[in-house]
Amino acid sequence: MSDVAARAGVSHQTVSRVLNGHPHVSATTRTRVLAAIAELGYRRNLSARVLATGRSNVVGVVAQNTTLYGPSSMVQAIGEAALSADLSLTVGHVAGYDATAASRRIVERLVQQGAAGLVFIAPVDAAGEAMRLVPDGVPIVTVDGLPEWQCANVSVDQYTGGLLATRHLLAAGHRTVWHVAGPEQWHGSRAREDGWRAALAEAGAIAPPMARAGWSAASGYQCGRMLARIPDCTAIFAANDHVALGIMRALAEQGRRIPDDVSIIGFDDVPEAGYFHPALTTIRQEFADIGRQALRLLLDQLATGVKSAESALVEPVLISRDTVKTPERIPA
Amino acid sequence: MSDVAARAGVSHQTVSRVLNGHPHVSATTRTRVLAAIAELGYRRNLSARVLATGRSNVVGVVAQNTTLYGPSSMVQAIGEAALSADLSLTVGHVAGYDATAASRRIVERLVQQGAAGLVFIAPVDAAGEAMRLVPDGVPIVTVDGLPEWQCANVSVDQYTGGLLATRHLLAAGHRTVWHVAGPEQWHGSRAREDGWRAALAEAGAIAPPMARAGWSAASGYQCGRMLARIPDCTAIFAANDHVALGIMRALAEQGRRIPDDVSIIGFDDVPEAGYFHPALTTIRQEFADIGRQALRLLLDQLATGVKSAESALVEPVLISRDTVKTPERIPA
DNA sequence: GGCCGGATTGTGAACGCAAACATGCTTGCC
DNA sequence: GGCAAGCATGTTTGCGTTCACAATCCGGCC
Repeated sequence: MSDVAARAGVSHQTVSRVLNGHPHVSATTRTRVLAAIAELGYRRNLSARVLATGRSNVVGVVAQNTTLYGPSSMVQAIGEAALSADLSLTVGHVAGYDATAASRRIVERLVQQGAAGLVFIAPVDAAGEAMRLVPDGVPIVTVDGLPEWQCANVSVDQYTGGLLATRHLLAAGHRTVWHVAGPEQWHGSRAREDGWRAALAEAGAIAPPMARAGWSAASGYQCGRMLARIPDCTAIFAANDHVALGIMRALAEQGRRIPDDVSIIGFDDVPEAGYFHPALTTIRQEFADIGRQALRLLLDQLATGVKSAESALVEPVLISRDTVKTPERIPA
Repeated sequence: MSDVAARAGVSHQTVSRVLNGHPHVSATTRTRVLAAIAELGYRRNLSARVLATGRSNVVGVVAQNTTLYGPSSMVQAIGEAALSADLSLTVGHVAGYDATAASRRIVERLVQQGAAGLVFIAPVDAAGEAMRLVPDGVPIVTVDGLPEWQCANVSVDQYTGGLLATRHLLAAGHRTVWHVAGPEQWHGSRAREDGWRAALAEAGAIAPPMARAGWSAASGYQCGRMLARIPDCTAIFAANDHVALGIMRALAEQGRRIPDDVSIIGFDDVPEAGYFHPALTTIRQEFADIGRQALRLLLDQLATGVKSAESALVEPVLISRDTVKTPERIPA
């Protein structure tokens, strides 16, 4: 920086002012400085800046398994939102939240690097523990966190999603709906299950036993092989689209036709869901919304300096395709 | 840090030594310092450290579309490899490499933050331009980059992948193989196409006209609707698994049975590919390998301080399932 | 004509850390 | 017994930036 200053014939402070867009710099000086910067190929040292100011406009994201469609979409959404808010993003990948040592390292890193705030993609219980490693001064927003964490949070309304899915199947004429849930450590799984139960209850339907899968097609297939042998099972609400795919395969192997014999509905609306065989009816989550909301909550905290626990809900929407019998529209 | 020093009754330098694991610190002093650190909840300021040392063990990753399975798996793989090499990772998400302003911002950020090295997930031509924004001193490794960039690179051997896929279909008795390629900006698309052509040539088969899709099931479906109407088309090599899914759907709608009427093979082996209907034969890429190799190349450069152009190839493997007729094993 | 205020620039210090050098102390060896 | 060699620790300096303050210059006003 002093090189630039010397070259432009000004003091280092003036260079700093130009760099930061301070008002009281004459036009001629500014152009001289900018020219010197260009000639020398100078780029300022962000570490020194952070050190001197004590703040940064870097947002840290802690994410667990970014190969899954949900988490990766969220990270992408947050990234895009951050870009338009002129914040930059650094993503820390945690192998699994249970591996506390690893997540501690990631969080420490992010904090030590001077992240202004953190977004936790925290869809599992263990994430609560990792969150506690964050020092008090740093604002946090969780995505898919729990209310009892007392933290600003944005979630998809998974409960309503479960409700929508189950009602849709009931409206198609099924007497009850079977549910293959996701891993119980995930908050979303539990909320969808609650929605499912609530929809059954309001229709006076009896809740059949619940199966539990991971998020993979493979685990869906395992569950599906059991369900396919149960003649009463004619309507299935699957944990997500890939689980639904696995179930569909198991049903097909058992000779049960979709949707004639069995109706099935997924969750997520992955891009390829409409091309499954048959095309999967599912519940879509609006990930772009999540990104925007999460960043808005974070910026609020940064601006006010107050740690809020405000939360936002993103509404899922039903995407009706071909895996549910008699696609009568459910009343809005 | 001086607080800790005062508390432990030593100088700040001794605290620094403990923190960095320097040899000449007595055991008693060390424990006293560590106790003081714990009591005060002290965490060192990484910016100051980077400023003072001039180096950091942070590697930056520049990635484009991390919602796609390929890129997201690579980032994950690199992340895991970095964790075990005790490096930390910050991922910069570029919306698209063409948006030069955006990618310039990301790269600048990463460099200014003091990244010791950069990994470019650079599967498209436009990435070459973004790479040129990186100052000379910073080592780079590309993933799926081009040889003419003169840069250390690790790629999946897409050419061999195309070769394997096409040979497999020919070995199943098909007279020729049709190819639905990915976007032409992607290097992988072109390499797979080359492999396809080479395999056809070595078998004396005539190359039919080539269709071009994106990476999505939707675009595969569009291509599939045309291919399904061509009676001669009995074997298809698809750009990736999702494209294959779209094609399969179009074929099914047209009443063409898989694999009886048409054989099809995908690329990637996404986790759910085995649960498509029917289960998809495909070419798997070993992403974990990519992560390890990329990091090894980067560490080499960091250690030697020399910008190398060494490159590594990761071999794909054929995963045989149910979408190719007469699953005779091809000779190894 | 002198004084005030705003615009523009410069000066010194501080941010938190590690590196280089300096110091006192212990050990081992002839 | 004395000297060299190492160990354990302290002191000083500088990394590149911003901040608080000071300084200069200019025009306008009483």
